[in-house]
Formats: sequence, structure tokens, C-alpha cells
Amino acid sequence: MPKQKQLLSIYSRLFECYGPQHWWPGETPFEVMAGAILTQSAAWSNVEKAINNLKAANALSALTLRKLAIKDIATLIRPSGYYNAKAKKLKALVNWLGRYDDDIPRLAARDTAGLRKELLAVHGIGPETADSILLYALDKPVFVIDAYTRRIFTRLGIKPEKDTYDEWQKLFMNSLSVDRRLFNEYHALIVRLGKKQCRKVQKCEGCCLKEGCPDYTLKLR
DNA sequence: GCCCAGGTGGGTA
DNA sequence: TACCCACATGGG
Repeated sequence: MPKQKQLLSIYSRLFECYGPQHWWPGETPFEVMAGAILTQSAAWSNVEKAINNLKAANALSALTLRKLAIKDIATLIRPSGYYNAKAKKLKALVNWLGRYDDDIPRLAARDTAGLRKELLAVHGIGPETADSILLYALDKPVFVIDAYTRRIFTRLGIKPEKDTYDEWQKLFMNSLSVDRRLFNEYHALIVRLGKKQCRKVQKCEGCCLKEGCPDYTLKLR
């Protein structure tokens, strides 16, 4: 089967099984941006706690975060883990936004490639975080690659020659139509499936995505 | 107590 | 370029 058909077929099966995911879980573009940093190597349940702390302190805006000291930001986002490192990263993000007067619609109007390059130059924003911001906060058609994507598709026998972020992204973006809604839903569904991975390989019932589990098939639910 | 979660940056060979 | 490691909380 051609790669394009395989990817669309997997997407259909995921969508039929789980339905629309309504991603990203965030009320404003800025909340999405902050969430993209806070969720780095962290469970979303912990990120929610951090975001709620920021909301309660009226600190979930670029303006407030620029005024706050790094150690005070760190205290608020403590539940998300790596709080000192992430406080610095949030500072870098809001300082960058300040160069555009925190005008997110104005940002969104700029070209995707140029924006991506600038995001990657911000401390704490790597390719996955940059693409999450582009797709979920700025509505740009880029495919987000994460650990789940690599793990699931490798086990399905679909992977690029080189195991790099850019190669993975090309695999999806060259095989699918460039459609932000498709990219949005597809990535959200991948995470939904990935989160179901079985923790006990010995008792796997077909849901496990871990390396070494003999029973894995893309048996959903 | 142990494992892991929607990564990234910095240092070393 | 290709590895290592630090960064840290909370749920299963």
C-alpha cells in the first residue's frame, strides 16, 4: 500500500474509534503557547495544575509574566516539573512576544517558515514546541512529531530512513494534504492512542506500544 | 520504591 | 555529528 494511503487509513481508524479530540486543550493562543513549554517531558495532569496556578495568580499573560521574577514564576509552575528551567523558558517566550507587542494575530499573519525559524531561536523552544505553537496557537499547517508518533509508527513499520525530527515531519507532510485541521486532529489522535499504552508488558492485551512487547497490533480500545 | 510523562540545551569526544 | 546528562513533579 502506498504510504499516503496507509497514513490516511490509520487516521480514519483512529478517528472512527476516538472521534474529534478538540485540541489543543487551552482557551487562548497564549495559553496554548505556555502549555506547549510546560508539557515538555511532563504529564498533562501536572501541566493543568501549573496553568491553574498561573490563572489564579492572574499571571497567564505575556504582560504579567514579563513583570514577574523567574523565581516567582517557578513557584507557580512547580507541579509541571523542571520548574526552574521552564520558568526561564517562559520568560524567553514572553520576551520574544514583546518584540511584536504581544500581538498574536499579527504574528499569525506572518509566513510559516520565517516564524518557525524565529521560534527555534527562542531559548527553550525546540522543533516539537515550535510546531505545536505554529499549529495549535497560530493555525499554521505543520505536522507535530512527538515521542508517541515515533513509537507508534515505528511499530507499524512506517518510518523515515533517518530517525530525525525533520525526516519524520517530511514523512507526514509529504504524504498528506497540507491541511491544518487534518494535522491538528491527526496529532491529537496519536497522543490519545499513545496515552493508552500498557504499563505492564506481561499482561498486554494488544494496547501496548512499548518496545519489546510482542502483542502490539493497532487494536484500538 | 520504581517507572514514566505530549523535550530541550549544554557539554564532551 | 553523536551521544550523555541535567532539569523535577505527581500518578500508577
